[in-house]
Amino acid sequence: MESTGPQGNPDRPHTGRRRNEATHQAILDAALRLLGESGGANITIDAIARAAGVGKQTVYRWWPSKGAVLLEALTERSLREVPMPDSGSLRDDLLAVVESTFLSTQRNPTGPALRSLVREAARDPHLAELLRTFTAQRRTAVRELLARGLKRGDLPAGADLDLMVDQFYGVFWYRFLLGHAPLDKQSAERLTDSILRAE
Amino acid sequence: MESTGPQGNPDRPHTGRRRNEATHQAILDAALRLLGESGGANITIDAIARAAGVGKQTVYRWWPSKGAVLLEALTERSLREVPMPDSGSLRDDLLAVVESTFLSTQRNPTGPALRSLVREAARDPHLAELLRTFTAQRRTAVRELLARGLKRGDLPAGADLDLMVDQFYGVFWYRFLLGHAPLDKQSAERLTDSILRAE
Amino acid sequence: MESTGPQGNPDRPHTGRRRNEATHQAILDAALRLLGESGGANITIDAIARAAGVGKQTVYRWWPSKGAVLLEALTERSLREVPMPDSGSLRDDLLAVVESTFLSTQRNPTGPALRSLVREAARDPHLAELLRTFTAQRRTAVRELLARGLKRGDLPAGADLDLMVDQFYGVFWYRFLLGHAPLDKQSAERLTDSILRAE
Amino acid sequence: MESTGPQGNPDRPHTGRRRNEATHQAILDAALRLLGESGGANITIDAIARAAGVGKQTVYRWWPSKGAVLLEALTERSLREVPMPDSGSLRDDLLAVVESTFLSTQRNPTGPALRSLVREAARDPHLAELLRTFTAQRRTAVRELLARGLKRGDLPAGADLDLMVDQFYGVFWYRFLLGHAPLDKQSAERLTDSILRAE
DNA sequence: ATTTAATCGAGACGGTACGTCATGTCTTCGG
DNA sequence: CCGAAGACATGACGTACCGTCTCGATTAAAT
Repeated sequence: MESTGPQGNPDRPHTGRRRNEATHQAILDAALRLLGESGGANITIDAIARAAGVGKQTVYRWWPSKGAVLLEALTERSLREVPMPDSGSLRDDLLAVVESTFLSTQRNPTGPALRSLVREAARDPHLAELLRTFTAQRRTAVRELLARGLKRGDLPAGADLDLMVDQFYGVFWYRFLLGHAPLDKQSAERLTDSILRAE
Repeated sequence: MESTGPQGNPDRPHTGRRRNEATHQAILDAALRLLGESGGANITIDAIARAAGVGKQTVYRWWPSKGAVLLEALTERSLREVPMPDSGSLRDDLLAVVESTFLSTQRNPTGPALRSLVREAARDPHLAELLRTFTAQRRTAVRELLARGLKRGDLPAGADLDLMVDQFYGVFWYRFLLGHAPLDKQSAERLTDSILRAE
Repeated sequence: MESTGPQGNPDRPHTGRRRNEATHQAILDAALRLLGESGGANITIDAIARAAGVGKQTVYRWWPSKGAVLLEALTERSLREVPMPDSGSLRDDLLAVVESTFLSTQRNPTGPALRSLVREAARDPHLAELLRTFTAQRRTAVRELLARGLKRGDLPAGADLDLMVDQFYGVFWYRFLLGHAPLDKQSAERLTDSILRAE
Repeated sequence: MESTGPQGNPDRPHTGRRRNEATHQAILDAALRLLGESGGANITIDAIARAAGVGKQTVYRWWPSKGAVLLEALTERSLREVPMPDSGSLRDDLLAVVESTFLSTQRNPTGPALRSLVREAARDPHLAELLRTFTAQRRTAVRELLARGLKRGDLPAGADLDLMVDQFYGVFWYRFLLGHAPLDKQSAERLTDSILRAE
């Protein structure tokens, strides 16, 4: 999720000019802005570099692929917004996650940017892998939320937590990417109750 | 879903050489083969044409976009395999659909080809639209299956059929594309029961 | 000296769209214009293509290197102007060649273009080879001019024709590229007489 | 021709570390080695710095351009070898210069290095100017050699000394750079006699 | 049988983006 | 201050595909 540029030889402290953090941020800012603005259009490295007032090489130096830039841009800024609550009530916790996940896509630039990100991942194996890691983290977090509920007895003993997690994220992504059904408060509530009722 | 080439002037019966069906099939064959073989690599129109021993223009003459070729190739061959049964038992019907959908991805070249198709759809708006239509048809079919169950009283009156459909296809695509969980008989059964229990 | 694009299989007459001659000429025109205008600045393939209203690939399709374009542009247009006369008088013939060679560099865009060409040849081995061939042809032509004089008895029997040729072209290029001495009518006459007197 | 780095404030004796002569030499050595070894390939500042075990900035601190390094490298080592004799015999003197000039190109790394130098000069205006100055010095030296002969009456009164000089260096560079004729003892003698005979 | 027109394989064309390379300037740190 | 290491903005490079277009040859219905 983080830019992973050149690693100096650990034996030698470091030599040469250090990474310019302002440049780093300018690139992420530009990437996020373009992700949000691009109405489906492709985002080119050239465009990011130009928008950031940066040379292309500087982008390539620090990120292995265009997708890695986009993903870091998104996670740094927009995807922090999903909390992982622990209120004591399973339904409240799950609903909070589902609802904030659903509603985060309504905001700019998160929604369009996320869509662009998935589009990029489709042709960038590197980004695909990063995205896989990112979603796995989310699944794990929700699974733990459910596990707490199971421990408290809010779920039947044999509940298939993985399936519950996938029902949440499956419906989310399916609807988000196809856009055939809304991702609003009401549908969040319905989905939450459906998942809890199923087990 | 079908190739929709030039339409002659309806006032005039027809003149000129007719479409070569062998060529048509050769293109679809080549497209499907490449879809299945491409381990993530991009599929170019050039490559399809060359593999089919055909000029690029011949492809463009009959399909509006690369994606249309790929989608027709897939639907002609591989995606026929999902039945829409009507046995009288809601669970049996739904399970049959879920199971055949899950298992169809285990076969070659359906699985890899479907993955490639989605990848292509991510950057081809035309194909994305076709894929949206295709998935809508599937959703409608499954919804009708559920509606029959509702009518028979196998589901509670207020059941949210659309959500049930999306839980099925959401989980399916989510797992299919990320590959973090199996799509086998057992998971089909669990998903089916979970969906039916939820309402 | 000529663009040597793809050669079709000689067994097969030809297939596919033919080379667009207008495009061909547009590229040569643009190249010559840029050669003449560039006051020492580098000429890029991009610039030639843009000036010709042509895609870069079209340039690369027909010429193996940037230099080949430039050389063909020059030879097609400017370097034709040096005649190889045969008047019966050795001095008249040689003087005509020396003078027209000297004066051709005073014209636009020949002079600047020729200088740019040599500059490009210094870093483009391909062009260097082409230039070597071009100069060899010129040397051969002048050598034959001198050989005719030798046959007529206008030169002593043991005259070193190759040295005479090199004295001409050596002085020409040396002065042309360094620019420390003029290349005018008077210096042409002096050089001619000096060469003839030497043998 | 000499490295002309920062000039300390003359009011103050000197402060800080002095220029490291070993580094200076290492850069010149590396430059000369690369000049000789590069079979036509470009020489980059990076390459010189790396070969000398030196930072790029150290090179830029002491020389205004890549060409200046190369020229200093060559003049420090290889180009000293051409003497400007004064034996009293015009032919002997001129022959000595011509011969030593010709033969110096047979040695390593002088020949290849000189060729590389000219190649670099073609795209480095700075080096081109330095080279112009260098060649002008050579021309002046030879011209003075000839002027002595003229004074002694070894040449006719109206002899065009500049032309004679250019015939020497013109033939030399022309043959050296094109490589179509040898630069050996015999051709040195022929050229010398031809030049002297011409006036 | 001739005309007419659409098909076919082949491939040239104007574009856009790619990822790499070299340039010359700048910054950082240890000596 | 000096020297190494290396980040930085710039801009050209040659390649890959895109979707359109043009070619000559082929094929088949309409005349």
